[in-house]
Amino acid sequence: MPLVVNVSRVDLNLFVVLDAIYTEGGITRASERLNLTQPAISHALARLRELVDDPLFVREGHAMVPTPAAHALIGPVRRALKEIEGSLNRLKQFDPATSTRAFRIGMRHIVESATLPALAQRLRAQAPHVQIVSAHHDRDALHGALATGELDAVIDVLLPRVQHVSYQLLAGGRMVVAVRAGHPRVGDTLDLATYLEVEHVMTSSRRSGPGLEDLALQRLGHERRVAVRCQHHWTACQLVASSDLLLTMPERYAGSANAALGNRLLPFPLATPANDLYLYWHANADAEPGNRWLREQIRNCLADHEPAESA
DNA sequence: GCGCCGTCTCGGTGAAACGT
DNA sequence: ACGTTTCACCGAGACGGCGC
Repeated sequence: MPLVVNVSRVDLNLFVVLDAIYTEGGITRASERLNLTQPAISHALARLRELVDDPLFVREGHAMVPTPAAHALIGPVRRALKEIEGSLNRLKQFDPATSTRAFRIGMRHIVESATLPALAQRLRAQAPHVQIVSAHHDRDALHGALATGELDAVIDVLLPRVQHVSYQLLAGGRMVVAVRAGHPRVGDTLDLATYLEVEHVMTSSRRSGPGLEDLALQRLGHERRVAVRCQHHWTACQLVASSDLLLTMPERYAGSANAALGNRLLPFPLATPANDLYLYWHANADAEPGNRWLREQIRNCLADHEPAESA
């Protein structure tokens, strides 16, 4: 036997044979159990013997009696076989009521704050034992994170097409402008001229570069003045409440924070740039029951919490 | 890169030999 | 008599070489 066994060179069926001989106490009965001929089991035992450099079973009358090496192997072998069998069964079926699986969902903080509370509540209601992990994801490493199982799904805006990554539109999105109560320049409506005259706060995880609303303005030859750039919408909403800055943000995230701060929400004064949300997952997980269930819950949750059409 | 072909390896079978 | 091991053979799949 080599000093170090390379498992890639080992026929794992041999351990099924080991278990069958150990259980049945004979090669003939093991062959019947595995629906193979008796010589096939005998050959498999010979290969096992060569692998572990031990007879494993010695004949005593009409019985095959396990050696100490077989006794030492059978426990780990049975545990491993049971683990593999369990994993294969889990791939074929997913039971929310009993599953203890951890679901890892990639989302930006803004998506998390608007989506996770309701989503977690929905998931926990149907699957009380699952663990939900929300994690920041690198958009450039989307495929790797989904392919390796680091993430089960990702919720984000429209991203460049990636091979082997499936995606689906979750919810359409409009933009609104948050403005403080009593703003000296902005009344009940907001026209484009006023929008361009007043200074803005914008949120972005990047240090520079335009937002969706800037791209929409640029297409019409306009440019707004961004006085403050910050990373979190909550911070920006607080800035709006304590200054004359305007904040343009997706409607789906705008409600609760601005309401709590007393800010008003007005329609964005242009044909709204798309702020649609998409669900991403690896194509290999298309038919995987647990992943399908998760995607269904995310879709239903986003559909239930879509902002109502404004007049 | 792809398909075809020959060769090799491995695990299966049936039959016979062997051991208890 | 019964069960295990060994032998000869077969088929499937892997692999390498070759031509296109």
